[in-house]
Amino acid sequence: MPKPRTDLTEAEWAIIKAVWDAEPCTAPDIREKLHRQTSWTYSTVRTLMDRMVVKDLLAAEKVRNLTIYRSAVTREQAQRGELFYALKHAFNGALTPMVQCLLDTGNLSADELAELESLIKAKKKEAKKA
Amino acid sequence: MPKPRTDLTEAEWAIIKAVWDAEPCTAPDIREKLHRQTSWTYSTVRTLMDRMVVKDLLAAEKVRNLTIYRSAVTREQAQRGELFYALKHAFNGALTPMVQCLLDTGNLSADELAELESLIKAKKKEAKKA
DNA sequence: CGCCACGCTCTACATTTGTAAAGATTGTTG
DNA sequence: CAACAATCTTTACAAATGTAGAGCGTGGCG
Repeated sequence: MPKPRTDLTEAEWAIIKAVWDAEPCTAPDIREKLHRQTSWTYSTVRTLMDRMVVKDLLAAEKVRNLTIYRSAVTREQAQRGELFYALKHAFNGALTPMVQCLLDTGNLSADELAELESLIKAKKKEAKKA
Repeated sequence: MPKPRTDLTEAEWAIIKAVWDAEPCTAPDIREKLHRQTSWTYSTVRTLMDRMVVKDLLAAEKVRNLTIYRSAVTREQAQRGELFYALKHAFNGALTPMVQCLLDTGNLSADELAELESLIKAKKKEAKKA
């Protein structure tokens, strides 16, 4: 297990999502993809990406005069990191209250509720087997 | 609705949890309560708390020579803020994958699963009624 | 061959966050 | 009143984050 030591800022989320969608990619690619939402300059995007390389969120490789970036954490790792941050700090690690809060605040449709229910059923079955 | 514009750092979580437990309270009180976990100095605690007042996370009131602090957001608001941060950024607002991730990663006991299931059942009933 | 577009490197600067020391106040107690 | 202890105020400073400009190289086009 490496370090799922993940906890991204808003800017970092924007970047890494774009990278997941486009990797391998260059900084200009990402600038382009985010252009609608952020209108960041090349410099900004580049700085953010380079800092993310230092943090091992992205990996960079030089090819000739180009710098090619790839993600260094999977979407799942990053998601878990964020979720656990919330779980740990806001809910002291207690899962049930967290789900409770989700249910109370999100306006879930009946369909969604049903979906969640079957997720749990599936999980139960799985647990039994193991 | 005020501004549930909440997104706390680790340090801020530590402080506000202590405040929820002790309010109304003073900075030395909080320093004391956190003493085990953090060994922050009075100055540190005080600075953090004052900054949180500026952000409307805490409220301060001067009584004589003392400064009395209270929380300005409820635990529920803060929890929701954190949860929504994760939901929005990590899961693009999609609830089901978020719960999925929770189920996949947390090692839930059979009891916990059952509890979640009944939470959902309750929610369904409630939705039907409304 | 000279120029241009594109991407690169370096540097900069304001704001926020983490952490704290130094010194001013003041209520209390001998 | 003098000394103390508990608080407060002010100031500081380093690291992280957000945002970007200025100038450099180079490969391709006219």
